Order: sequence, then structure tokens, then C-alpha cells
Amino acid sequence: MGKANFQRPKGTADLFEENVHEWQHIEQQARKIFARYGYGEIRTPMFEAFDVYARSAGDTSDVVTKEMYDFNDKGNRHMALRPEGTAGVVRAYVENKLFGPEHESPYKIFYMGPMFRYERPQAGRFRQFHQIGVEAFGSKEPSLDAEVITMVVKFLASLGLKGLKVALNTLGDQGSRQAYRDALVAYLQPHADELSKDSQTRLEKNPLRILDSKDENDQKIVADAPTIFDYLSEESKAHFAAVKGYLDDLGIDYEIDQTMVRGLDYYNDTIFEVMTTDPNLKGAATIAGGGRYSGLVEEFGGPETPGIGFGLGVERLISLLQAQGQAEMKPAGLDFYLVHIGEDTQAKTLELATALRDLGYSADLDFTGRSVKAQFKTANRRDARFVITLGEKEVKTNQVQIKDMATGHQADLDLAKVQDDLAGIVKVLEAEEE
RNA sequence: GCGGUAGUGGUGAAGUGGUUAACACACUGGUUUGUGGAUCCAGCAUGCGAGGGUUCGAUCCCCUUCUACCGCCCCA
Repeated sequence: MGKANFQRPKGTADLFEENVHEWQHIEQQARKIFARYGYGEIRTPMFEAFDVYARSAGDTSDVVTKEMYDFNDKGNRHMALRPEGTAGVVRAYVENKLFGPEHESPYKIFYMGPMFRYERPQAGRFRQFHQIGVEAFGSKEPSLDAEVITMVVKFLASLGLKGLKVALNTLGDQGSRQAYRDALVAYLQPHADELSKDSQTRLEKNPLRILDSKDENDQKIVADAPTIFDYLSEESKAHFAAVKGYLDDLGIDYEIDQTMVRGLDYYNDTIFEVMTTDPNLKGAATIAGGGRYSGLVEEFGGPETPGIGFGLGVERLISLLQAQGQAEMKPAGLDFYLVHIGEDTQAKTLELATALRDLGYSADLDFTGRSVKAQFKTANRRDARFVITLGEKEVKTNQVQIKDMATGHQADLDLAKVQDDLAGIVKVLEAEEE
């Protein structure tokens, strides 16, 4: 293990080889599908002024009070590594006046990259983790809610995931939410003594959280609590009904979950989560979470603009993919592996490899002076389609051997005419495979 | 931030207060020297997360620390 001081920071990961392939696949899939829905990419800084996050998340939220990875820079500015994507995107939206008339509305964008939270690592929870997220600004239309939800579902489906469910709820508008909150507190207050310790503090800080408490007794008490649906304004009711209607039309399955709430204050109306029912990820069942919000753009000095978005945890997504055996982790096999014998062949071999690469093939060779047998073993391990052998003899005659690793058949290849010959020879060898 | 479990080579792991730390996989080399995926042979931890202590002696006992994992808070 070596020196203890050179360990990677707590809660971070090094990704390489197979792991990277799955990441690339996911990111590529996201770009492809989001583009179909008209979402362009936005890249914002990985850190912002501390206040950007404090302002958007609410000063008392856990994210701000205990999870922020913050620091003072050399100019004594209070900065923070981004704990989530929305705040930075909203800041950029306002700062670049993307609400201006020359830009599309709704303004639809996605982002992907690392996020940071100073907390104790655990299953599906890291100090540096990655999110793929989406935001759409400037439309209150419920059809946009439906589009966003549909897009996540389609994206996840494209990765071959199974056992997912979309949980849907509404928080109502500001007024509905406040009225409901009061009603909930009024209902719970008489039971305060019976509530779990955690829920007693939640009663003060964030009563809605009690709804999804894990404590059994809390759940019993909550079972008879009033629901948000009793307090929705007509407008919020209509909005939610419309979202459900669109999702039904689109054939997207969802479940209404009245106990689902949000950690951040700015959400209202539609909220949703995509969760897995896979028991392996019980502690990190939520793969993606999002919803509609209002007031954020104003908070950053822009015009009143509604928004909707979601964030998706890539690490969680990957553990789920792996649990389901869906992770595609085989690297692509090599087209050509060049075996060379003798020291004088190195130059010629490198030359041939370069020529093959210029022709668009993948090709590799040995750089450690190993035996022919060893080189063939490597070719095999690299899943090479063809092996080309160069020895003293071949260099002299300019005729090399090309071997089809699947069949063992060999043919001669004229080095002087690689470009013209190759395709023909490959065709012949392939024919012999029949 | 709180509580719990663990930490042996590239990997999975066995193991004991006392000369050479099992076994398997992987890897490297060889099996007549220019040909792979099989078999067989050989090699592969001066070291048991790090630091300190107890002891004649510690990988195995004690303390501290780091890290990972599990649960809570919270969340992706």
C-alpha cells in the first residue's frame, strides 16, 4: 500500500479501464437522447461563491449547514465546490441573460460533471460524485413536466435498466404548500411526544420530512395525517392533473407517492424521483430526482421565470447497472496486433502500425521486446482480429504474414501495397471463416 | 455529525505470539530456440493499512490514526 499520505481523498474514486467504458457509454447515451429532445449542453464552473448555493438552497438546509465543501481562496473569497448543479446553472442563465428574446424559450439545457458534498461516504454516497442534470426555463406548461420525466425514463431505458419506478407527487404552489405545512404541524403537534427523536426536530425544521420517516411508529402516525391534495389550489390541482394526463398519453408508468418530499426549499408543484426496487441499493434507491421550481431565477436577479429539472446520480446508476448485470465493460477488441521478431524490425513495425491507424484501424504492438509466443498471447488477450508478423525475412521481402485469429488461417500481405491489398486479404480470410 | 464491522501480494483469500505467511486466479518465463487461446513446470508478499506501545519476540495483544463498508441524519 505504500505511504499512507498518498491515498486518494476520502469519498473519491479513481476510474480506469472497464469502469471508464461504462461511464463513457452512459454519458454518450445521455448526450444523444437529450439532443433529440432539444437540450443543449452547458458547462459551468465546479465552484462558485458560497452564497450562490447558500442562497438557492436555503440557509438552514443540511446541504448548506453541514455538507458544503467550502473554503476561502487566497483573495479571501468564500467559495464552495458545487454540491448540486441547479444553482450554478441558474446563476449562469441570469448572468448571461439567457432569458433574452434572442434565446429559445423554454431554454432547455443539460449538464454533467462532478459534484461535491462533505459527508460520510456510504453506499451510493460520495464526497465527489457525478450528476447528469437537466434544466428548462421559461415555461409553466405541464406538458414540459411530462417531457422532462419522459426523457429521464427513456434515457434510463436506453441503458437497459429494469425494475425502475417513477414516483410522482406535487407540492402545490407556495400558498398551497404553506397551508399544508401549517395543517400538518397542527395535526402532528398533539402527537409530538410519540414521534421519534429525529422527527421531533423535523417538526421544527422541516415537518414535511416526517412524511417519509423510516421510523415505523412515525409512519403509523403519519398514515392519518392530512395530505397535500386537500390543500392544493385550483391551479395546482389542474397542473398536476394535466401532467398525469400527458404521462398517461405517453405511456409512462408512474406511482403517486404522497410521502415524497424535497430537501431544497425552491421546489413547488410537480416533483418526481426515479427509484429502483432493487434490494441491493436500498440505501441509495433514488437514481434521479427533480421537479418544478419557482423563484430561483429572481433570487439571482433575473426576471420571474419558472423552471423544471432533475439531477441523476451517475454512481448510483452504475451500481444499479452492475447489480443487474447490464454494465457493458468490455473494451473493443483490436483490429490488428503486430508481432515483430528481432531488434531491426521495430522501426518497420511501428511504421506499419501507424499506416494501419491512418487507414482507420486500431493497431498495437509490443514495446518490451518479448518473445513471439508472448506477443501472440497478448494479441489473444487484446482480442485482436488479425495478427501481422514481421521478422528479418519479412522486412527484406516486404511480404508479411497476416493471420486471422479466429480461424488460424494465414495469408501474405505485400507491405508496399498495404492500402490496396488489405481489404482484399481481409475479405478472403473472412470468407474462410464460413 | 453519531453508532457499528473490517483492513494480509495485482485480485480473491487461509493463517499463527516464535526459523521459509497456505491455496487459487492473474501475471512473467519455459515446455527444442518465429506463432495464440489447452496441459505441465517454474517464478511471483524482507511483508500482513499507517504510527506508537506491551513482549526476549508480533501480522496475530493494546492504543491512536487513516481508509472502506453498513445503519442514522440527509441525499444523487
